[in-house]
Amino acid sequence: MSKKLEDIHKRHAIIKSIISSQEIYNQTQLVKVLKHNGIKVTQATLSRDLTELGVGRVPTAKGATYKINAMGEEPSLKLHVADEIVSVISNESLVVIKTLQGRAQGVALFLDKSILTESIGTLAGDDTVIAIPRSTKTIEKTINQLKNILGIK
Amino acid sequence: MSKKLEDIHKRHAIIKSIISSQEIYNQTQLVKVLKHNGIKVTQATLSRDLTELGVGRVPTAKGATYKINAMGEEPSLKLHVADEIVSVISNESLVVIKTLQGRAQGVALFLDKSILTESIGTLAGDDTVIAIPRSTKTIEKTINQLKNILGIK
DNA sequence: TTTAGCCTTGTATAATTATTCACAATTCTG
DNA sequence: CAGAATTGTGAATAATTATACAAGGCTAAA
Repeated sequence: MSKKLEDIHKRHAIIKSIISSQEIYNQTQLVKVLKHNGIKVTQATLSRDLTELGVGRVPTAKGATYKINAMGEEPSLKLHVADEIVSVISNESLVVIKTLQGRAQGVALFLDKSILTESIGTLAGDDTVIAIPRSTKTIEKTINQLKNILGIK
Repeated sequence: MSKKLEDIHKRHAIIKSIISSQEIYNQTQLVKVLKHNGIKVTQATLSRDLTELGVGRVPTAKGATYKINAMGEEPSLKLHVADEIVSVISNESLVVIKTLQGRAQGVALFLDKSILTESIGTLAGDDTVIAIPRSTKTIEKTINQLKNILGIK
């Protein structure tokens, strides 16, 4: 019943996106959200996935929610988001990132919080993220940061 | 059976001290450690304490452990637009306004219609508003208008 | 002091998460 | 390619955490 490695990566990437873009209160809920995204797994598998991904559960006023480990170490975490990025293009003042359908919000949130140090903000639609560099002079660095997580030279 | 506020503070302080100085894997273990410190409580109380303290549970190689300050907190919802604005940053050509999650649309609408006279338009995502100045020369004025509603000098 | 309204807590239990077991798909080895 | 080892998974269940409820204790008001 073993799945391809690629499939697991994809599922992990989507789990991370979902968790960083919306409030997930328990694994049963996550099972349903994943089903909406065309991924069918059970709670047991998610328990294992979340452990592997280092995703923690943090109490809030509305109930405990899952959070991607900010102080965590995982550098491979980047790869999961990378799976959702389709292309990166830029002009003199902006960087445009194309993502899988419906995953722009999640990608933007992740990039915003962890990767794009030279960006003052991102704006996400459905499959497009616009990243705004701190200055037109730092566009190059922003692009490099993106290429870095994409594993592109 | 109500305890003095002081006692609860003390217990909370000790809990924080314990979980930041050693690895605690579950609440039953914490019950025992606290008993060693002269504090007798049940697992149920610890569950409530940990929620109040915002202590998260994060998976590691050796098993899930409790972490203080594991990840970001939620900002409390407030009424006024100014309170929904988190930050204002700009570069040579745009002004980026960070808002509370999900409040960008509302903030943008308000700013657009009432404050930003030197902006030719705004674009809002989930927690980010981009304001486009009439000219690069009027960015300063736009920023000042924003600072004004924020009460910043 | 008496009463009323909160708090805080423990017990019992519900809800949620982690794990054990069995099994099938994949990968490895020869 | 055959057989063995490995891996990912679901079902069932164990382990852990959260909560409903009841019981006391504290404070304030009369």
